[in-house]
Amino acid sequence: MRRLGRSFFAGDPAAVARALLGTLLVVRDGPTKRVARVVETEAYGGADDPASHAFRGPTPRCAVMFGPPGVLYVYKSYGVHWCANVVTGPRGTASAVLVRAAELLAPEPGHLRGPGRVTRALGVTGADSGSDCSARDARVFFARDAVGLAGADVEATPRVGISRAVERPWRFVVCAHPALSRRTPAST
DNA sequence: CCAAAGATGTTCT
DNA sequence: GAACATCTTTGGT
Repeated sequence: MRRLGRSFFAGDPAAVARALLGTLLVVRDGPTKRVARVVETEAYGGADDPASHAFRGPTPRCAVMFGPPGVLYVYKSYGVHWCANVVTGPRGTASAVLVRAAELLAPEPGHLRGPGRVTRALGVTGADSGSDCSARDARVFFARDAVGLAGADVEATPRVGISRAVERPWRFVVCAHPALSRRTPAST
């Protein structure tokens, strides 16, 4: 199992979102470790993406998105749910990848269907926003193992839960995975 | 099983 | 004051 370094996150958000599928999201919590395999992600841009928090420039909330890649951006959605992103692209440009769904491996198996459930099960909160996933002592980090996608297919679909730039295929899923937050409509 | 709507409070205009 | 990168419950089929 090898941890992902900063260079992994330096590309454009769609490429990173695609590459994150099958990786492990790990949270160290003292002696215990929580691990989940990422099965659904979404890419968000900056000034070019009307659906992004960063579309209208930096604000106190989304300023992290303009910083260096590999840093967590955690925000509260609808006043209730924490949503975990990792910043992508070079410093100065805004972009990030949202982890929408994952398969929980430890401390016990489960399906984390939706971004709010991912953060709740792993214990990620706003306190983690701004922390560097690629740092040696990171509490939250990504890692690669031998299983990865296990040969599964990947599909790009429109993003979920947004009202602008709806048509961009910037949501990436592991096909037919039971932990997906939504079923993909059959296209015949 | 699927669709609709309420809860909830932070963020930005 | 309106919008919101969501989740749960309720009610209908």
